[in-house]
Amino acid sequence: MFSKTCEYAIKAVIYIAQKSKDGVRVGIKEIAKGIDSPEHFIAKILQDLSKKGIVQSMKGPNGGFYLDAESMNISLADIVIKVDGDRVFTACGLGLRQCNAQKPCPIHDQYQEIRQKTHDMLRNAKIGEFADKLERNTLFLKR
Amino acid sequence: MFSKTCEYAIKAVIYIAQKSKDGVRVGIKEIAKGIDSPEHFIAKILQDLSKKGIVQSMKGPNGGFYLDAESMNISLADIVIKVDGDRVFTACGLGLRQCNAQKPCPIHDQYQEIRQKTHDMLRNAKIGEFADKLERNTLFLKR
DNA sequence: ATAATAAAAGAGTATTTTGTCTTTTATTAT
DNA sequence: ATAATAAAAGACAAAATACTCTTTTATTAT
Repeated sequence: MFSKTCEYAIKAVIYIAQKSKDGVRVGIKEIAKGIDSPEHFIAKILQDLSKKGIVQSMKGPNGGFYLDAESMNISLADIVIKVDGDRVFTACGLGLRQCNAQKPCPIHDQYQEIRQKTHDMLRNAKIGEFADKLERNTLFLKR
Repeated sequence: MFSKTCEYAIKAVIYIAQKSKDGVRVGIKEIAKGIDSPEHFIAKILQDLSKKGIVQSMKGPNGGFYLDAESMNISLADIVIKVDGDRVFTACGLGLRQCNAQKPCPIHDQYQEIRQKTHDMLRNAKIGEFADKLERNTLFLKR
């Protein structure tokens, strides 16, 4: 479904969101442990997300990653698009470059529905809502 | 969604199915052209599908790939499982090894539904039905 | 000012997936 | 029997993805 990069990205942003609600910035090492990802790899990913404005960061002591009010309202769809592009929401299930109602691939209609559902799910999933659930231990980011 | 290998596999089997209904065996070159895939790559894939009983083949002049009556009734789900495994139907959307109602990832519930829909779609999609549609030009395997 | 901290940047390695090329084996028609 | 045909097999190459390591830069507390 998603690339590993994107999986880590989603988990990291949710993890950071929870910490941000507590008002603290969080370092790479803690994030890596918190979401069970390779440390240097998630560092690279977060650098990228930071450039793209999905997360915020600050260097130096007491520095680390955090989310501002605006970032708290982004959806998982926003993250997916920044990392993997819109492929998941638009691409043909069998890899045809042109696949539409006029020239459909064998699974065109049904897969379109699945893509739609996927898109809806990710658009409606806002980062903020997960932070609470994570704190309450009703959702998990590793294992 | 699927690996390239799996995309080619699905397309090739449908292509062969259509030819088999016409009672002819079909060679690698024609298949590669018919589904717009690298010739040697689809050859490998079909060797594998042949071993696994999804397609049948015969060497020599007038040889080529074909589907027997039994193979005509397999579903796309059967092909996907033989090629990509059951990952698409079972794996966690965020790559957690253990993800269930007790310890759910952030998108557990919604993604489970999507997986279910995907599984249903592929289980109900029998090879035979596509052969007709392909002949009638109401579905396409390339471009 | 200086040392400590932590992200940013850059270069590199490993693994997996995708695709290519060559040789061998089986089958058929002559 | 022989030549032609076509899949099977094996080794290889390229590209993409996943991951690692080292150096630099910005910030803060002392």
